[in-house]
Amino acid sequence: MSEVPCNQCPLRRTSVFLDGTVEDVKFIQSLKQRELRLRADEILFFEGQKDARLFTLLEGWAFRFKTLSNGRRQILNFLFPGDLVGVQQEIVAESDHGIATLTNAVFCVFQRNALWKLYQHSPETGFNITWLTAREQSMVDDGLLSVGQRNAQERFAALLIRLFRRAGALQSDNGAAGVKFPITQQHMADALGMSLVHTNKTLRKLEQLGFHRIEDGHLHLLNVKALAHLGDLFGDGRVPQRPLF
Amino acid sequence: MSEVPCNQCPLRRTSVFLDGTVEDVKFIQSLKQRELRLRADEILFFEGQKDARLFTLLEGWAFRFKTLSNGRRQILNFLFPGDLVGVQQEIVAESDHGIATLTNAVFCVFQRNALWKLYQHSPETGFNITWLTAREQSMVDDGLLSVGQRNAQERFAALLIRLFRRAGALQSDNGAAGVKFPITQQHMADALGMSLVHTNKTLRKLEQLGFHRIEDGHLHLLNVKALAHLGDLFGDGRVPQRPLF
DNA sequence: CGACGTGTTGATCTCTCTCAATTAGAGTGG
DNA sequence: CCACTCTAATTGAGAGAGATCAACACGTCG
Repeated sequence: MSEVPCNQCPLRRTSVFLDGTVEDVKFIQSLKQRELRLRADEILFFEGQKDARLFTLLEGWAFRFKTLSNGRRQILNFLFPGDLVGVQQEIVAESDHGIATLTNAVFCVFQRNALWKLYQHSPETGFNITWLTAREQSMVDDGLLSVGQRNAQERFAALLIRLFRRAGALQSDNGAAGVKFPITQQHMADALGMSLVHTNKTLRKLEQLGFHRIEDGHLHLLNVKALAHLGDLFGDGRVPQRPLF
Repeated sequence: MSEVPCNQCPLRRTSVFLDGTVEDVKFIQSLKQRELRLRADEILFFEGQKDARLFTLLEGWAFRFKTLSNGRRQILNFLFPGDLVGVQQEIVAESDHGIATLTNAVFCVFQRNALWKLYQHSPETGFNITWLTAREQSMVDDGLLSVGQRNAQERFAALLIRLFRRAGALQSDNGAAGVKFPITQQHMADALGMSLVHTNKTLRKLEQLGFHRIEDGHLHLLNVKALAHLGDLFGDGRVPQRPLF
């Protein structure tokens, strides 16, 4: 149960704080208040909660979500070790989304106003935080593209590949033997804006086509090329550059 | 055609850079390279473009979008005067979304690496940029909630209210006599992940119900309460606080 | 052993899409 | 001033992807 010193923080692996000096790390360490351990299916903070603060996810999987009053839930993005949690909350003082765990998880809890202190500490640190934020933004953008414009199969293709890549990046074998996959079909349904039943049927179909396999809590991609094609992850609809200035 | 000095920049009205000192503003001015004027329906930069830089939108409406190779387009968010454009691009060197105008628009073009220089200039500035970024994030989150979990009428209720509020905030009468609304049904369809035909029918229905009116390029909300209820914008599904620590 | 969570599958149902056609207004050229 | 064109809005009809409803299988756990 010993706490993780900041110089071993997974954040340092994901190219953020990567360039931090020893002194930087010491400073960050000084803002770290304690660790918070949650079990699977627990809530780190709710939507609308006012006292949420800044965290990093040290171990385990989690997700950001929003719900409607009729109970429907949208998963906004999945969170992996190294992800920063609660930047919005530190800024607006009230959260407009919640955070829940998928597995047992360890969060590093920063002291109040840590975000501001990090900015004050060095421009690099502030810039790195923005980097993480922009990355998160980009993933939500892609989620919106999926839910808005892709059909069921295409959504799964895009989701499976993204999750596989993110999870694989954290494993030493890079996912060669499959990646851990603690996500239920209900979670995928909530992330893709689909019903549970249709989620099941679509997933089944892709499995029959030999595109992937989910087994024993692990995800295997058996035909990445086909999945990438299905999810439109090559061309991406990008138009040739035409600089205007 | 004279250029706008930074101390009159609309960014200052939207509570960002609000607390900037005279010296801060001078510094920002020094990073401003020039202004770029586009007409309606032009592209500021494309998806995948590598040389995009940092802008602010000074005048007019615009939007962020992504497209699939089959041509389907998802509008990620609408942009209003004061919005920062291109933070992602400055960080990752390649854009994963495009920006297009809805009206004639004026962008303020910053010099290359402006973002980094802003961070270096002062922690406040960096923090303000993050504030804007978090706000943008929050809007995309909400868009994803809509497209994933709300039905057609609910999506429009949420969208119309959001656009009305944002546009109204920029008008002196706060939208009392309706707000300018340069958005076609196709744009709304692309923002909400719906077909053009169903967009038209749903909009028509809400108009018949007396909820709103779009006329002569202006949007009027005739029954904000009903719209807010329909869009679930009160309760928001927020669960009572339960601090875990 | 029964309760529960998760996955699976079949049978309807419906919301939304696609196809098709029409109207209205703005802009253009003769 | 009038055809011609183009874009945006509109409306009807049929089709379909995905939702909802209903069971059942299977493993875990108290």
